Amino acid sequence: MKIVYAGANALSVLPLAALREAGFQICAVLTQPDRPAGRKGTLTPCPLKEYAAAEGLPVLDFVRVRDHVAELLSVGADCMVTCSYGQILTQEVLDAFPRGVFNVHTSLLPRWRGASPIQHAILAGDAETGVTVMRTEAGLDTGDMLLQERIPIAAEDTAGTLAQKLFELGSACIVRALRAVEGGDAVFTPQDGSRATLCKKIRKEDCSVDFSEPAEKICRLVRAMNPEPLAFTRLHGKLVNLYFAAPSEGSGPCGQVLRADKRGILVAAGEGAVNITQLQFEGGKRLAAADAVNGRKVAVGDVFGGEE
RNA sequence: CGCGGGGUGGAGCAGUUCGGUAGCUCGUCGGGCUCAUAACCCGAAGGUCGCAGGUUCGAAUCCUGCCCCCGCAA
Repeated sequence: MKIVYAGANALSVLPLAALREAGFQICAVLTQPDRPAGRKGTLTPCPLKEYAAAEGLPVLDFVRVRDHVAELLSVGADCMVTCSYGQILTQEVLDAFPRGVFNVHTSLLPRWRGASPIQHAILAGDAETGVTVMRTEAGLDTGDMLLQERIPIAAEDTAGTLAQKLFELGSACIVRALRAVEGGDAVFTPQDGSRATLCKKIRKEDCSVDFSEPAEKICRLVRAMNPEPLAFTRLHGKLVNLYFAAPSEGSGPCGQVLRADKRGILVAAGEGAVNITQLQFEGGKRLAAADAVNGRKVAVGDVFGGEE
């Protein structure tokens, strides 16, 4: 079975590599065009494109796939697999593949349809999440499901660690799913739309920490936004990104530092307290809490939050 | 030329405005106290102050050029 693989980010390389290893023929890699990145705005290819180029796979990087259906057809693929591709596929695009288009989605659909399922699973405090392989329809993650695998969300999981696990799981899933499709014994299960939840793309302003909220909730925000785009707050008018924080005991005015030593920076929350162990000040490097305390960037009595 | 912060012993920082002995909190090493300790006390080692040039009697500090790191925005 000849496949077009569509993706973009570093983790989307994993399922592609797994498919190749399993013997599937990849006749093209569809990905996003190079974008300006970094402070200098250097035009940068996405990780999947770099992988494809290094492996000698043909690359298609259309600004809008829907405008290039003819080129897709000319590839002569049987099906397409998408994984964090990032473009909405029109019916015309879907129809370009006789065996259909399949998507690897990192949630237990119909829960967390949309752009940021991993982050939302952590934010909501879900005990488990997983991977769903589904047939892609014109709707947003609404297609019939072919396969679903679940994994627990650990207390220390961040979006980063969880994404790694999910994409590894997804790699195994897509191989199994396509073998079933190939063998003609794939079973498709419709999603229960009434149980669907939707998540939008995360914006930086969604990551602002409100210390009047319970410590548990704040720590979920920190975990969900690590490694990107990072939960943040302010201290002495400066922006501070939070990398790691765990719920702890303690009480005091919301946002006030109750203790600051090598164990961490303990900040009072609405319920309980948040023990920050790794953070980064605007313009500075990522610091362990102990280092921030040594440099006297933070002291007991300081108040996080505040305005610019 | 998108906006901004920064580079000082192993770590995090102060010192730069206004040139004049390399400082703080840790860590490390040695010693002490203690039933014991991640706690406390005493002592020691450790720095081309990002790089290159310039000004000066004298530069971490002032001038010029360059390199590197980071936050925001894309």
